[in-house]
Amino acid sequence: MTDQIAADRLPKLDKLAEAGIPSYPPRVPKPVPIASCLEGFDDRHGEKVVVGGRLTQIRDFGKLRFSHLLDLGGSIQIGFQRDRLPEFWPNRKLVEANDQVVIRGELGVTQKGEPTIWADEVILATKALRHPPEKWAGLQDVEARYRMRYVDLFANPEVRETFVLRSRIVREIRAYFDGLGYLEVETPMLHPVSGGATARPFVTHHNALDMQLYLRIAPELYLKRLLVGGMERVYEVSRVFRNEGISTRHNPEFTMLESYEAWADYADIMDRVEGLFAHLCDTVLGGQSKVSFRGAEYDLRPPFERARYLDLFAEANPGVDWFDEASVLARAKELGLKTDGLPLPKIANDIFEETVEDTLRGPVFVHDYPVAVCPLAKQSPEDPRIAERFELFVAGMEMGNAFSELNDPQDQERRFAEQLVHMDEETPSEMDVDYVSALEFGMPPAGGLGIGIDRLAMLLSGSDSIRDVILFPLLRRVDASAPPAEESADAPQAEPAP
RNA sequence: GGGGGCGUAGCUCAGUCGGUAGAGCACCGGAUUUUUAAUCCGAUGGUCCCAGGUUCGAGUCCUGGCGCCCUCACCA
Repeated sequence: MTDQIAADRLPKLDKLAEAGIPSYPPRVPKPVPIASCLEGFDDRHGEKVVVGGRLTQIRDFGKLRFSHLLDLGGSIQIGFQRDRLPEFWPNRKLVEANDQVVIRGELGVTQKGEPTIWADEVILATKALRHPPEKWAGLQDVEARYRMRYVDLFANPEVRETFVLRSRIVREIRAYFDGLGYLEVETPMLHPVSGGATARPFVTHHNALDMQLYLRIAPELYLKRLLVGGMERVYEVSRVFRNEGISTRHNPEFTMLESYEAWADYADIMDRVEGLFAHLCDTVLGGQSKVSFRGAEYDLRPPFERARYLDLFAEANPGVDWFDEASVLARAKELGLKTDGLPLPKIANDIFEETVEDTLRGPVFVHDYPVAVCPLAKQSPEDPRIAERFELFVAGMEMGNAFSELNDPQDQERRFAEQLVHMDEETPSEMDVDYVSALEFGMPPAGGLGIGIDRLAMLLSGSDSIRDVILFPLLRRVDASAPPAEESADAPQAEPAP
């Protein structure tokens, strides 16, 4: 890991000062993107341009020097000639690989036809005190890549591309929902009552109000309050926090899209999801629809396959009745699943996850879940055991979750109470009575949706790990000055009050 | 939290049976007006993750710790 300034670079600062060249000038001429210089290059020889970026790969030939200049959108060869740069030439070695420079020059080609900017003026924009990573292999060390993402980004072009892609995904998600008349809103991240999902929350404390607060595990209950308030179509691109394990698919903070639409049901939301994926194919993927992920190819162009939860369950577990205790317990034992103290629906759903989820290549909508595993979804009018809920699976990963939103306040209160009976560290510790009150004012029938943006970005960029689509994934701190984990006066991690 | 793997120069990596710490790139000096992983000559560069232990001798073996990766569990 690079944790020392390259000793040979410090003396350069003095030499630059002696030469009257500022190492960190407050302003430099504004460059144009390198990509724009390369457009129609053949007809533009002799044109003067100003480009800027990081200098790489210097190649010296006595009175001639070549290098490349890298900016976000591209790179181009820079040619330095002694005769064109009489003032700069004696100081040329003070400007090195990794420095940020601005080049004023003329478009042209070399003898071998390489597009080149022949420099007329070289302006040091920022002196770099550290060496660049190895020019051929780049930065490979996984830990260093995550801890020093800023190096990873300029050293590894595919990393830049992935994060540009992620940005486009988020932009196009916004464009899609904006186009449907949705309002983008912001709801609290600090929740007095943790809810909207089953997950362990991060606990914190507000001093002035002397109040325990939770970082949100989902924005759901606030967004639905907005439906009560008459905001008929809302969405939020929301960072959520779950105090749980870290893996290639999990980061303690991650980004979810949640959307809610009045006068819609879960079937309408399926259309929305398909519409969204079609939009992403058209825009982000440039009309393509096939992505390759973890060694397999997936076609993201709708329509998507549909399968009923209980049909998939029956197929994978012949003779097992999801709703029958003896049958479920026997099957769970057979699969070696934990059953002690767990409510029956939880066990049955574990069987589903164990036997079905990994096999779902998709994209596929799994729909009509047993109501017992959907505390916020509306019951089916045809079958009271079933909730109007679906999840979207691709490559065995849950990508989205949606339902016809439960808006019966008394039913909601019963479901919350039911959850509290089987309380564990992941279920909400108390009932969100304010949410139930909100429903008592009347929430229009609505369909809601949650989509994991990080996993979507993994799929669209072909990234195996969630850390490859999160700029700064959570890592343990390594500095010696770290405070002990146990002591943190301002943030007691006590159990939630009853 | 369990299991497996890894940690050596700024970067990418070798290091055999326990016997003087290595290469390429980068960097520094020199040559070079057409390279683009430039080339050639020369030089510099080490807390072998940390702390103990075994040993005449440890990068190598043992114990403990730290960090990261994979995997299982939990979860989205």
